[in-house]
Amino acid sequence: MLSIGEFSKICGVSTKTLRYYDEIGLINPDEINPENGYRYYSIRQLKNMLFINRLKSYHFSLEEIKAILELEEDQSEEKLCSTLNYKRKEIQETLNALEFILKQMSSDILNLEKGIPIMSCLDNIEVQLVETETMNILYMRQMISSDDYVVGYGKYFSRLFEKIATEKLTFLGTPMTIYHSPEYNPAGNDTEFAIPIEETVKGTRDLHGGLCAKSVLKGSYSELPAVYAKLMEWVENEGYELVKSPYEVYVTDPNQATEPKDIVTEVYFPVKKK
Amino acid sequence: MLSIGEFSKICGVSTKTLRYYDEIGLINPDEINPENGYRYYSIRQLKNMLFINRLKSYHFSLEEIKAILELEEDQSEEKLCSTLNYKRKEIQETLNALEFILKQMSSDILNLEKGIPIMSCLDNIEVQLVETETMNILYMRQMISSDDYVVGYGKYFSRLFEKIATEKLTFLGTPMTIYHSPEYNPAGNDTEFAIPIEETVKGTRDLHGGLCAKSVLKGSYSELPAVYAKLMEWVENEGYELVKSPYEVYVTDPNQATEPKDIVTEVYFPVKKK
DNA sequence: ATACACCTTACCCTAAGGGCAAAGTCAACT
DNA sequence: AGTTGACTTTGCCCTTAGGGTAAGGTGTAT
Repeated sequence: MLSIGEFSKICGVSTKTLRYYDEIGLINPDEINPENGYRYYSIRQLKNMLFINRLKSYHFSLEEIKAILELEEDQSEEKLCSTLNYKRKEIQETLNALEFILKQMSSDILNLEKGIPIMSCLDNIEVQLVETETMNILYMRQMISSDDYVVGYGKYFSRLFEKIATEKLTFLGTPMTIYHSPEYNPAGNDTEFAIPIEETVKGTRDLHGGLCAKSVLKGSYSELPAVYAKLMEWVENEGYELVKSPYEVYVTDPNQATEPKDIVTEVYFPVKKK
Repeated sequence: MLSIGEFSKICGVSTKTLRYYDEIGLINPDEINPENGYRYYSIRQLKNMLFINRLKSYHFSLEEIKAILELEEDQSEEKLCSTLNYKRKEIQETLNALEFILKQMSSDILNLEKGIPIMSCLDNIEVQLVETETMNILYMRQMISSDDYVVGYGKYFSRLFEKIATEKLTFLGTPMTIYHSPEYNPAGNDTEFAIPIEETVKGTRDLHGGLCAKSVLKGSYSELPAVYAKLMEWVENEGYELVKSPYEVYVTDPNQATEPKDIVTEVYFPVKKK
């Protein structure tokens, strides 16, 4: 049996951590002296602790690790395999995200060295005033979090397209989303997925036309906030005000685009003169 | 002026976050109605907020971002550039670390599919009982955290080598570290860097020989905990006990190794029969 | 017997907000 | 003018994975 200090030294885990793991039931010492409460770990538990550290290095949370340890025995292998595979996919995604931001950082640094400030990209966004016409749209309105946006895009638009197909409707434009939430909430925003169609059926409504400030984004959706900011700036500077929910029209299918540049998105801010 | 909800919607930042940023002074609303405390943000602040989000996406902490925003104006560009470069290096390192764990995960998954449990690598570690001889070592003893270990290795051993060179001493072996801490502490462990030399001068001492359990690791230092666990297991099973601080001998220079396999490390556990 | 190394629990702290509640305020609609 | 509902305010507790420190109990070597 090893005292907590000995066990700590061999495993490379602090005694504080070991006490915490005992508290949350991740790894309980094999023996506790009932008189003084001293913890004693068995040699067998060294392997266990190393396994926990391995899983921790794979970015599993302690809760996930506990779940893995508890499914031990009967079908543990299979379950562990699929869990590992899933986590590997997640890590691959964070890795891709890191590569993306590395590219963006490098581009920002290059610009800075040329004396171009980082947020100057805002100045290159063009805004125009347009008059839109009233459209009949087939819609679905949902609370959806920005994290699930990519999934939602696929899910809700494919449902709408399915309806169009089964009911033999005629679509008159590309998919769009209307943002109704009065403020941004990471947990979920009141989002309307819509496609303009010809027929007036159940599940359609009028999207009223009118004066709009409009901007066209050719690039990744991650640049949308900049477009929104630019539009808002324009609206204020020109003496207008936002009167209804802004909306985006997805002119191209992002799944078909090979380069970010090929993604075309129109952003509309319905406005009126102040 | 925009209310907090409007500002939130345009920027894609929750009102809760905006209030928090106000509290910590990261971005304060341009105007606060003194009667009711309502926050109002200017259009100008949109760009600011987007900049903050950009820096956040680069994994800067809010504290770091605040520092960046405060150095604004005079030499901001230069400072920002170097800060970004430093952060880029950090991100590159996390990316490399992720690639490493992806490889390890894949290997673990492959093994699992073959029915080989993940921690079975422990079983392949061999332990032998040896009798070491007393050595005269030139040493430096330091509290050093495991994070700084790579740096420490370079720093302290190069100091020892420097001393050997300037005082024209004769070294009799490769570098080694002796771990004196009774337990593992991430903040710092009592670590002795040493090199065996022939001459007895100031700064040398005897490392007493004796019975040792010994294991040789050919691979990355990240596998050391497994070696420690195996050694401990062996020591207990064979009826020995650890009587002094364990130590590692770095047979090869890790900077010269191209592959992890080329790194050879001997681990010694001084023991005696119970 | 004493010193000191080791162990225990208990309490507070971290970063970046999320969730919820109670209460105040604003704008729009009767 | 009054009411409703939408919007805002502050305040408090919660999250992960432990770190730091204190006060007090215990083990072992000298």
